[in-house]
Amino acid sequence: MNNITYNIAAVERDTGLSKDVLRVWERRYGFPQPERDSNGDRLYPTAQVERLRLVRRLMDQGHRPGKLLALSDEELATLPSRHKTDKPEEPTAIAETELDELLEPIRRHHAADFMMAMQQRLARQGMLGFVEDTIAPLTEFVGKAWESGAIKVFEEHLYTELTKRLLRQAIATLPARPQGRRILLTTVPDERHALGLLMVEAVLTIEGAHCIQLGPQMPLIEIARAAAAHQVEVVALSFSSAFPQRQITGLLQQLETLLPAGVELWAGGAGIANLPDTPGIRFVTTLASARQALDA
Amino acid sequence: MNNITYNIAAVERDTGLSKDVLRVWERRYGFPQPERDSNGDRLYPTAQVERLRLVRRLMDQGHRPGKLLALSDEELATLPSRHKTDKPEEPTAIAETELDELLEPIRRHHAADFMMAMQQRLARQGMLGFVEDTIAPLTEFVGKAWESGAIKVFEEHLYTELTKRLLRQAIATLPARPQGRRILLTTVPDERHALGLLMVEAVLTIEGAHCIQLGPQMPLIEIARAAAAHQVEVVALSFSSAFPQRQITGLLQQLETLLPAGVELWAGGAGIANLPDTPGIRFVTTLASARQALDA
DNA sequence: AATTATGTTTTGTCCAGGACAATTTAAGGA
DNA sequence: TCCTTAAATTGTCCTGGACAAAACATAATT
Repeated sequence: MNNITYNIAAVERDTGLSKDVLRVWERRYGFPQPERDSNGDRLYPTAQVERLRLVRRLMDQGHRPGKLLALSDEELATLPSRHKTDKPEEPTAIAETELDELLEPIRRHHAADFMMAMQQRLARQGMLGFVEDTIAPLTEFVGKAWESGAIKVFEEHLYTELTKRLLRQAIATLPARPQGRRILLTTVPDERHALGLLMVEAVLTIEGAHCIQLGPQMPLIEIARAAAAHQVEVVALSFSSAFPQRQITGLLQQLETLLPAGVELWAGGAGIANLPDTPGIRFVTTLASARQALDA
Repeated sequence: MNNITYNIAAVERDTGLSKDVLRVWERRYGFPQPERDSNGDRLYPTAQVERLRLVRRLMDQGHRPGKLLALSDEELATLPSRHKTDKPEEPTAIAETELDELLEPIRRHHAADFMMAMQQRLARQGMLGFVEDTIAPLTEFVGKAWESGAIKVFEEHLYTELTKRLLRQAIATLPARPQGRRILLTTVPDERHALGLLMVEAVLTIEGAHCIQLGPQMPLIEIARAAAAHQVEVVALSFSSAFPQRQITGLLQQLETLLPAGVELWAGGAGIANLPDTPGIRFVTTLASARQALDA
């Protein structure tokens, strides 16, 4: 069960590291060092794939492959998380221990318990409070837990799936406001995370906006077409912290030129935390500021 | 607006043809024939990308690239669909004109009208009939319309988003069956389409199963871990028609070896239409057969 | 005629090793 | 300390070759 080997395509699929990267790392750093089959094709043992996964996670935290691949397994395991953004841990409305408790049912793989606890909080806090003070910090917490390996991939998937469900359910109870400000919600092609979109949709819908949710991964040209077809006043994009920051500004500028005149462009999510101001684009760093932006 | 060029990574993303394939076609067949930038990197004009998309669609219908790429644009456009599966176009419970009518609000970009019409059908047909006789054929119809260019990308996104919402809403009304057969639902990493999963979830939940929906894009090893953690009896994967068929069998066999003993593996969706039988794996070609599989 | 066996062509994927631009780090100077 | 400049790092793309699996065509057998 454990001496399975992966071909290079399977490793690419499971680690997210491209074939080119896998080959060039082998050439440069000597790792991974797969076996070969009779045809000379690479065969990666499970252990090496696991290590690649770990390396990948550490790189998302700001480490660099050249250093990581020179370390031993033990050193890798005890490596401190290294976030360059030295923002001073803004005070959250909810304690870490409480977040951890909320996540407990997920770790026990008990969906129903999780849903129940969350629904209670929703009833107690009201939708706005629930989204801003529970779901937002909890999602961030899950992200950190994933980076540090405290939570498994499939557990994170379960959390995302259940939370989406909660949000969709909650949004469905809100009255339709066809005459509210029309806002298009989506993400760019390489941004898969849709949870942020749903949070924004919830908050803005509460505030009386009319949201058109297109889900994630829209080609830029299609975003522009959709904006025209739906006659929206605002296009709002979400970027997760996993999205490569350096691409964001360029993408937004390109989209800005494609959009019909008069359409505002908003960008939000953890990925835009510290980007330089750009003319014509509004950075919406928190859910609260999204509400403010709506008034302007 | 039309003289945009794509680099090879963008073309891979937009057409689903790998970089290797794009390069080897150029070498062998002389198409595509992209321009080059100052660095010698390929730059594909929009027209060539469009043609690649068309070729891709025709290949999904059973044509072969060597023939297709030798044809002129006109010949390509008038090529008959060539399905090797000589199944006689199974009679659908719903006429194409009716499907087309249902899609009309989407083309007018009017979400509310679409939702209303669909909710009426749901009430009339009951959930099972709705899923099997409306959503399933309609989704297939949208897929075809998208392939033939009759519907725009953002319209397809809107359809998907709204239909997901309908299904989630409908599933939420079903009673929980914690003691039913436990079934894990997900897709492999390169398979983004989650609509099929929701359809299966609806049908199986109606039949009394306890579904654990993990959403799309799970690494194989994580699927196996999730199956163990959630103690499921069945792992069900969905493959859309866009997924490269040749990879599917290998993927399933690999997953089969990873799964805990005694866990069944089901595969469904349009992508598995005509695959050879594989020991240990159950191909579920229709929603109705999924219900049957549940009894076995 | 239908089926099976065998040879041929087509096609996707992988390989090696080189190159370059974009980014990050290090070094130097004001 | 801050800014500028040089060096190192790293991901992506390139060419052209190779091979196995699949699809197809052809011949042989039942």
